[in-house]
Amino acid sequence: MPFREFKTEILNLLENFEVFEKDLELSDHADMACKAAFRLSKHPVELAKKMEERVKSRSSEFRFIGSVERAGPYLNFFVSQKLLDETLRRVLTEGNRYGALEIGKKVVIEHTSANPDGPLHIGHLRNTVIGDTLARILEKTGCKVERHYYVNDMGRQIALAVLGVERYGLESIKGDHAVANAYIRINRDGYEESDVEKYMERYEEGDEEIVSTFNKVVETALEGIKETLKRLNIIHDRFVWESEFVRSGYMRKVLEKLLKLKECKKNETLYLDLSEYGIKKEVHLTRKNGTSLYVLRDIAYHIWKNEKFERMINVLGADHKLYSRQLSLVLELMGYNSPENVIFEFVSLPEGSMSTRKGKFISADELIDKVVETASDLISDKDMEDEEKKKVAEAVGVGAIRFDIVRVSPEKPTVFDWKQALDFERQTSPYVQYAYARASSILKKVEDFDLRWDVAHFNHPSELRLIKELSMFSFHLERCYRLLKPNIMAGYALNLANAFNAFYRDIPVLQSEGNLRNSRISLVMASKIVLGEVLNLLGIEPLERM
RNA sequence: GGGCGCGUAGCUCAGCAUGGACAGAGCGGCAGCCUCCUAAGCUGUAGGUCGGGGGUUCAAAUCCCCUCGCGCCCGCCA
Repeated sequence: MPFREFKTEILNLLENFEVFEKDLELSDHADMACKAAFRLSKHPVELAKKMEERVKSRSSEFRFIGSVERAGPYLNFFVSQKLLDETLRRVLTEGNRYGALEIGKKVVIEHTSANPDGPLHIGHLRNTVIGDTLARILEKTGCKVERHYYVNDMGRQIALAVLGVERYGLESIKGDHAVANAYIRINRDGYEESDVEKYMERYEEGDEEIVSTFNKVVETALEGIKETLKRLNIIHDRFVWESEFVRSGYMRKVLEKLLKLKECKKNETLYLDLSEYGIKKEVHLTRKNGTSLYVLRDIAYHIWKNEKFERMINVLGADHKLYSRQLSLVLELMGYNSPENVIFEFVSLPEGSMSTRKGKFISADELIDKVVETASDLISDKDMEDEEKKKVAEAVGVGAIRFDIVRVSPEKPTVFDWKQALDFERQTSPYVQYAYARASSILKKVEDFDLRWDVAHFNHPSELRLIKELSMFSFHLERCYRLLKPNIMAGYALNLANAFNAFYRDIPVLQSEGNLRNSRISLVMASKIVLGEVLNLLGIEPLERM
C-alpha cells in the first residue's frame, strides 16, 4: 500500500505540470522515475529543473517521498524512512490482509471447463492455473468472486463418450481416465454417425433412460477431474451443466429473444447473419434435427451471468478467439454485457499438438505424480518424519507445476518440457517456498523479543531493498487486476524471494542484540507474512520447513 | 487464401498496454562460497544484428507498413 501512496504523492506534487501516471516508471536509478519532461517540453532539461525546484520546495508536505534527484531530464524519486516504517507497521498489524484492495465487484470467473470425456491434460492445466490464480487475485482486490466450471454435457463428444462406455464398459481406474479410454477406443474403432445423433436428440428431449446414462458418464469423468483439481488446490464454487439451461426452459426464452433480432435467420437451421459486423460465416444456433448447438446454450449461460454478476471473466484457449468474438457480438446485439476474455495460447508437446480423442496427451495426473516423485527424491535424506516428507513433496511438486505455468505470459505459445517442469531452482516456486521456510526457520529459533523496530537500524542495501519490495505488494496486485495477467504476481514473488535471500545472506538476525535484533526479527516476520500471502495468491502452499 | 497470436543471449522467459537513462533474469558454460539463522541458497564472469527490411520520432525491443518463420482459427464440433 505505501508504495501506491508514494506514487500518488508524486502525481499530486507534479499535478500542475500535467504529469500523469504514464510518465512514471520503475527504474534502476530511482524508486520511481519521472520522464515527463521529454513529453512536455522542447527543452526537457530546463523543465526538469523547474520541476525539481517545485518538488524540493514542497516535499516536506509529503509523507512517503524522501528525496528527489535530477538526472538530466529525469526526476528520480526516492522513498522516505516513513514509508519503510509504515510498510512494516501495516504488514505486522494487518497480517495476511496486508495489501488487500477494496474494489469490491461481484465477478464470475469461468475457467477449466474441460469436456468431461477424459482427464485434464497439461493444456487444460494452463487454463486452470491462470483462472484459479486470477480468481485469487481478484478476491484479494476485494471482489466477490464465484468460480464456475461450465460442464459440457450436451455435445457430440459426450454422446460419443457415452456410446463408447456402453460398448466397452468402464475400466476400474480413476473415472476420468476410464471414460477417456472408452472414448479413445470408439474413435479408433469407428461408429455410426446416426447413433450419435440419436443420443444427442434423446438427451436434449430429456429421455429419462438416456439422461441417466449421460449423467453417469459425465459424473464419472467429473469426479476424476475434481480430484485432480483438488490436488492442485483448485476448487470451483459451482459446476454449471449446460443442460440446466435446456431443462429449465431458460434456453427457450433466450431463443425467443434471439428470434427478434434482425440478424436471426432461418432455413434448415436457425442461424445468425453477422456479415455486416465483419463476420462472414453464419453462426448456427440449431442443428437440422432441431437440437441446440453449443453457442446457443452458451448465450443462455451468459445472459444468466449478466443477471447475477457485475463482471464476467472467461479463461479460454486461443482456439476460442473467433468464437468468443461472435458470442460477445451476439450478446451486445441483444443488449447485454459481454464477458472479458483472458485468452491463452496453446501448450503443445515436442512432437506436436495434443488431442484427447487420439489419446495424444500428457495427463495432469501423470505430470503431478512425476513432479511430486522428483521432489520426494530430493528430500529423501532430510531429517523429517515420513508424514511431513510426503506433505512437503506434494506441496513442492504442485507448486512447481503451478508456477511453471503461471510465470509465462498467457499470450505466449509454449512447448511442454519435462526438464523445466522438474526444475526446482532459481525461477520456480520452490525458490519462493524456500525463502519462506528460511524466514520460518529464523523465527522458530527466536525465544523472546519485542515486536518493535526502528527504521534507523535498517541501513544495509539488502534491508532497504527488502522493505521496499514488501511495500510494493499491492502496486503489483493492482497491475495484475488491471491487466488480468497473473504472471505479474509470479514475477513479484521471485523478486521478493530474491530480496529476502539477499537479506538472509547479508544480515545476521539472531546474533544481533537489543533493538537492532528486534528490528531485524520484525522485518523477518513481515517478510514471512508477505511471502506467504503471495504464495497463497499463486495457490502454492507455504512450508515451514522443506 | 483471410483473421488472430508469437518470434528478445545456446535454452526458458521479463520488458511492449502508456516510446525515453547502458535491453534484464534464470538455466546451461566458466571461476568461486557451507567452523556462520536450511547450499532447493549466494557471488563473479562470458554470452544479444531484440526474426529481417523500411518508416514515424529529438529518441524504437516498444508505434506504423512490408516480409519471413511457427502456432491457432475460418464446422449444422466444443
